[in-house]
Amino acid sequence: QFRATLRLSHPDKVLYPDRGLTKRDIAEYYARIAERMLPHVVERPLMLVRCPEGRRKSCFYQKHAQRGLPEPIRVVPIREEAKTASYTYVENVEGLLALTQMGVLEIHTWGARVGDVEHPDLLVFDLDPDPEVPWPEVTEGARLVRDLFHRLDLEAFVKTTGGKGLHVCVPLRPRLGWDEIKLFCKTLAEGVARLLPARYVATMAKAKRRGKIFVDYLRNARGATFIAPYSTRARPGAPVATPVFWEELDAVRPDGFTVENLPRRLATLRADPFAELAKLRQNLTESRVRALERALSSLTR
DNA sequence: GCTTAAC
DNA sequence: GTTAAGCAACGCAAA
DNA sequence: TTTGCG
Ligand SMILES: [Mn+2]
Ligand SMILES: [Mn+2]
Repeated sequence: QFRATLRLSHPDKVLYPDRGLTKRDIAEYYARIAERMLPHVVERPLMLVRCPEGRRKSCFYQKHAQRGLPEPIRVVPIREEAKTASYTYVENVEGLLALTQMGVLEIHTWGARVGDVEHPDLLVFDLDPDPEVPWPEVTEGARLVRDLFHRLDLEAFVKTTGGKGLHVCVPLRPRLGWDEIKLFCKTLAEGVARLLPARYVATMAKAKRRGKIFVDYLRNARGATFIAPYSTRARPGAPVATPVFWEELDAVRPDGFTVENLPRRLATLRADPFAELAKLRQNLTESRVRALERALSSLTR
């Protein structure tokens, strides 16, 4: 089924007790979806959620490389506030399988590639609904963000997170730096919140979020990460983050696609919802940045 | 799951 | 030899 | 400066 180069220890260890899914099952899942997943993951610095004893036991976050990682997990030095640290990244299916061997159940990525870490090539607007927000309001929020990008002549894409929300994703040529990108995203998120303050908030503080959707623009800050398309989640039911077509958004649930049912979806789906995301070469030009202000004020009034 | 420090 | 701890002491914004 | 957050 997959490459013989991987040595998978304890293949029968159960990582998702509620579904009876084993380490081998997860490896087979990644081998199956690798071709779809890799374009969005390769060469991006990673942040990993590891659960070597299964998702119900103690899991931990890991953003720095450790000694003695399998060779398919590459290492790149990246400057931090206080020091320079080693970050991991992968470039092929062997890398995904090596992550599985290390007990990784969630793969989060930077919005930039290792060859140019100072210039993001992917924006993500993370819509985080408070538990009592009805799902149709979340999908409506995603379409509102897409509409704003359409007004700038930019294409946007959407994926489920495997949790409770959605990610609206916008590929860009890596031109602007993190400070400019973050300011743009903050402007957009705060604009949405000002447009419909009863429904959206742009501030992280939990208390301000009750009954609303947090438009989390801070995924677009240097060093921040977001769940990768097709990554498994360390949650009940083994959900996976899944790209969807805008047309099917109302028919899906944020945690509806799983390790067990995603291969069936892949086999029956006519096309790849993220095919264009990987190909498009869009620029966030100065005129588009200015156009955002105009689009927001025209909607507000 | 693997490294490193401590018994 | 065996056991135990660390692995988001990162970066940001709000209070 | 501390705390909360992802
Ligand atoms: Mn989210
Ligand atoms: Mn979030």
